[in-house]
Amino acid sequence: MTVAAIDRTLVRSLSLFDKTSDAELDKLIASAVSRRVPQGEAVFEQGQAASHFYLLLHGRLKVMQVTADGQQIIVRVVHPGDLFGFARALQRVDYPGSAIAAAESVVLSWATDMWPVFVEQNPALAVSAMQTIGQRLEEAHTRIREMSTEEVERRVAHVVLRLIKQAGRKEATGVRIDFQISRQDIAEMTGTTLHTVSRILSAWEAKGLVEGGRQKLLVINPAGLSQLAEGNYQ
Amino acid sequence: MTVAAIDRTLVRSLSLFDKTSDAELDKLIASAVSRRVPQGEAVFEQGQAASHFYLLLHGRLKVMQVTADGQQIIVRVVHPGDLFGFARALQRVDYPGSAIAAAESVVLSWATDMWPVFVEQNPALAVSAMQTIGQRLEEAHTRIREMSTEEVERRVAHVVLRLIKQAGRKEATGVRIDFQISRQDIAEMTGTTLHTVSRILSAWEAKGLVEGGRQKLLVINPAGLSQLAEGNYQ
DNA sequence: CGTATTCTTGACTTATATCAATGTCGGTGG
DNA sequence: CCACCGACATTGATATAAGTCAAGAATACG
Repeated sequence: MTVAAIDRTLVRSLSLFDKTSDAELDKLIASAVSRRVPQGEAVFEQGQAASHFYLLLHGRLKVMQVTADGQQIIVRVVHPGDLFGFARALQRVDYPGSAIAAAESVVLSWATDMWPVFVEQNPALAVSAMQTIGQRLEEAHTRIREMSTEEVERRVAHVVLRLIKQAGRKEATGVRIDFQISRQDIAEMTGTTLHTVSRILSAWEAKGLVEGGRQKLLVINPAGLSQLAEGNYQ
Repeated sequence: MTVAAIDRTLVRSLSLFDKTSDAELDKLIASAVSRRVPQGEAVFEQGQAASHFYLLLHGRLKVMQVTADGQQIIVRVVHPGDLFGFARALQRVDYPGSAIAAAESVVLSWATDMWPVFVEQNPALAVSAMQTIGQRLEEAHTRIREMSTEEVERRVAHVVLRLIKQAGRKEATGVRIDFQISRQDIAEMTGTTLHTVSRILSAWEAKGLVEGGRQKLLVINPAGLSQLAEGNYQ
C-alpha cells in the first residue's frame, strides 16, 4: 500500500463535506490513508473481510460481482467524490463485490471502526451518507425497471447516456466517456452479451450517433440517443 | 383516514425498536396515526408529495412503479414490521412508487417532518434505518444480478423461494404464500409475462413441486425448487 | 514484429414474447 | 340460490429479439 500526502483542497471541494468544518475535516483526513491504485488492480475483492471504507479522490472504479457459476456483472461505476466499500455500515462483514480501477486511481481509506466516529462527530455527514445510499437504491430500482420493461438497445442507450452524464468529457465532435470501457463492460452493465453490444454500437455508428473504438466511445448526438432511449421510435 | 387505538405490544415486538426505551416508544407512538387499508387500496400513490412515512403493522403491501409507457413492475413486497415510504429521508419530495394493499392491512404513519425527530432522539433507530436501506440495496443488486444472468424459470424460482421465506405459512402438504398473489404479480416481480409464469407453474405442478390456484400458490417441495433456482439441472 | 486482447460480423438456434382462443373460478345481483 | 359476468389462468401457434457458435479483422502492447 502506497501512502502519499493528501491533497486537502481536493477533499474540501467535495460536496460530501459541504457542512464539515475545517477542523473536523483535518481530523478526518488525519485518520485516513491515501493509496494509489493502478489500472486493473483491485481496491478490495468480493468476499474479503470489510476492514476499510473508502472515498475515491481521482480516477474511476468498476464495482463487479461474480456469480456462483462465474458470470460477471458490473454493479456500478464509482466516480471521484463517491464513498464506496462501506459494507460494514450496512451490517455486512464482507464486501459484496470487487472494486477494480478502470483507470489509474487514488483512494482515501479509513478503518471500518472509524465509521461511527465519522458519522457521530458529524451528523450532516450521516445525512449525506443516507442520501447517497438512497440515491443508489433508486438507481438500482431504475435499472431493475429498465431490465424488466425495455429491450436491449434502449437499455444500452440509457447506460451510455448515464455514463456521459457522470463521466463525460467534451470534445470537438461530441462527448467522450472519460475512461477505458470495453464492449464487454457495457454488456455487463446491461445484462446482455458483448456481441449484441457490438452490433448495436455498429448500427449507431452507421446512423452517426456515436463513434466507437477499442475501449473507447464518443457520443456524437446525445439528443438522438435520448430519443432512442425513451423509445421514441428508431 | 381511519384512526384506531394502537397496539403497543405489537409495536414493541418489532426488532426495529429493540433498543428503544418504553418511554421513547410511547412518544413515537403518540405522534403516530394508525390507519386501516382495505385490500386493493393504496397507502400512497406514485408521484404524490411525500407527506408521511409508514410502518406496516399487519397485512401485506406491494410497492409498484408504472413506467412512462404504462408498464407496471413490482419493486418489492412490504411485510409486517417494515418501514416504508420514507422517500423524504432519501432527499426525494415525492413517492417513487405506489404502495398497494395486497391484503387487508394496518399501517402506522408519521408526518415527514417527524423523521429527524424519529432519528435524532434515537440514534439506534437511525442505525436500524440505515441497515434496512442497506439490505434493500443488496436485495436490489441481487435482483439485478439474477435478471442479468439467469433465465426466466430460475428467476421465478428465486422469487417464489423468497416469498415463502418472507411470507410463508406452513400447511399440511407444504408452505403457502400467505397473501393473494396473481401470475401477473409474479411476472411483474421477475420481468416476464403472465403467460410465461403460467407455463412455468404448470410445468412445476406436473413435477409435483407446487400446487397452483387462482391467486394462490402452495410450494410442496421447497428443496426441489431450490435445486432448480441454483441451476442444478432438472 | 508477433502475440494477445478486443472488436466485428455472419449464420444459426433458442428462449421468451406476442397473438389468440378457451377455460375456470368466485363474487354479485336478479 | 343460481346464473352470469368479470377477472384470472391455461394452452397452442407463431414471431422475434437476442444468445450462441464460429471465424476473422483491427488494435494495442511487449
